[in-house]
Amino acid sequence: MSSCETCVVRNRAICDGLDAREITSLNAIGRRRSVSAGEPLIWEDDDSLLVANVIEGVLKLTTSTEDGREQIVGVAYPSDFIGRPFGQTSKASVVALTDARVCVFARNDFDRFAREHPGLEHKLLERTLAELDRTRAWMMLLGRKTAPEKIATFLLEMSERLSESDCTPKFGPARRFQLPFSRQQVADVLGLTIETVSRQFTRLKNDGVIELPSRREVEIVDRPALLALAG
Amino acid sequence: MSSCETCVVRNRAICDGLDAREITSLNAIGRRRSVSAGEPLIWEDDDSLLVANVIEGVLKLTTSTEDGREQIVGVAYPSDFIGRPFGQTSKASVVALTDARVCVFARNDFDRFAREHPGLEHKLLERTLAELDRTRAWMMLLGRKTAPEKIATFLLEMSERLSESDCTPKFGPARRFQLPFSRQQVADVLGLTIETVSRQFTRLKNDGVIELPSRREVEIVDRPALLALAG
DNA sequence: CGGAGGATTGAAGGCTATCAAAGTCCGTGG
DNA sequence: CCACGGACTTTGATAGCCTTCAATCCTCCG
Repeated sequence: MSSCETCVVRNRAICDGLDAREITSLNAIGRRRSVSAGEPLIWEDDDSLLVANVIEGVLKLTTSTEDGREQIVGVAYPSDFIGRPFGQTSKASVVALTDARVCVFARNDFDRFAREHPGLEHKLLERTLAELDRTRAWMMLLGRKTAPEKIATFLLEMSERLSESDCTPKFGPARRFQLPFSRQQVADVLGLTIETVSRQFTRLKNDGVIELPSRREVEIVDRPALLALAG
Repeated sequence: MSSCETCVVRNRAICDGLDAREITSLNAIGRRRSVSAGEPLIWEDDDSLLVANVIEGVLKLTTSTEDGREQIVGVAYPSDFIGRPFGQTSKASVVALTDARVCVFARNDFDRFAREHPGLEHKLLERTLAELDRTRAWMMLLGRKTAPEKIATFLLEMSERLSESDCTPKFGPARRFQLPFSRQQVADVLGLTIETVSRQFTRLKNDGVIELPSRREVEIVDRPALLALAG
């Protein structure tokens, strides 16, 4: 039931490449867990005793200042790896944005297993390097882009990530999709305020670049225009 | 001469843990290279056919928009690893901030060597995870902190990183240090303009929090005040 | 129908960018 | 030794983008 063999992310997550016997022993130390939208998986500053693979759903990774300002520093989609193996504890909270299912491991168990399975460590390394690239691209956005550019870049990235994460064969970026973020959360991703996000959305709508069928839905009407705006 | 045995970062870089025979074969595929201040090591959008270990000096990792805005997305100190192994090419330029010495590898050679040496891949993984943590903390700074907070955070980070990178036994953060950045480069790290950086520096000086003996030197007079300002 | 949370819209203000000019440092050459 | 030139930095004035504060409006559910 909760076995890796039936796992939908089996050949996309870091478990890809493990043989049957290895999968069995990995299965032994992990367990499935459901997280409902809004529910935390890991608290900031807790000892991060968990690591996990995302099976289904979207989760946010956030850091906060003492006075309550929040910044979303990462978003985890199906097959993504969550948590901080190997000794250090990272100062980030993980909260589900949608109902989600994850495959969790005690960090110690995972560390030990990983060290014994270089193939898995290699997958994790590739994934971490890719995440670092994405994060650095996001630094450029946060440090140097204007609000309209941020919003355009965000919408384009969403349309790509969300079409990857469902299992349909890739038809390229999605034209229409459901945002896993509230307006406030979009603001927390982009380093803006909720009001600015809202204004930019309506401006794009009025300019005929996007449609907003409902609060959480976006349809990209004029992709070239978005690309031009993205800077 | 150019051998790993005499390398000053030998037991801090990812090569740590390799035995004599492994070091010999790693030595065979790498070579030392000097880079003078201002000289590029890797260009944005080139195929990044190199990876490298920093032996001495400080280098910046940057991305730019088409219209010339620049953001520094990472800073590499001695023993840090530079470049993007495993297939992908990352869109970042690497330029030396000070005269530097690095140990470079053709990416293909390095990839092959790494896959055959899980211990080295593990070191690289730990390093990459740590860098991702640091980068995420920096996203918070870029997205949510004010100019005074950015400057204070920056100075504190500098005083820590620069005291680590020299080989003196750790006496904690440096009270006085030499900035490897020009004012413009500080601005590119923090997502500010050069004028704002300059104004914040003089404000801190006038408030008695720091001294500025010369353009590139900083002395932290009132560390608690800086910590309070860092947010 | 009515309430609550989220989203939108509006008005005003502040922080940082932009534009512009003066000042400083440092190497070069007279 | 000093004058000169150029790059970098500092300082000042102004403008503009985004935030802040506030009110209204949806939309979903009880």
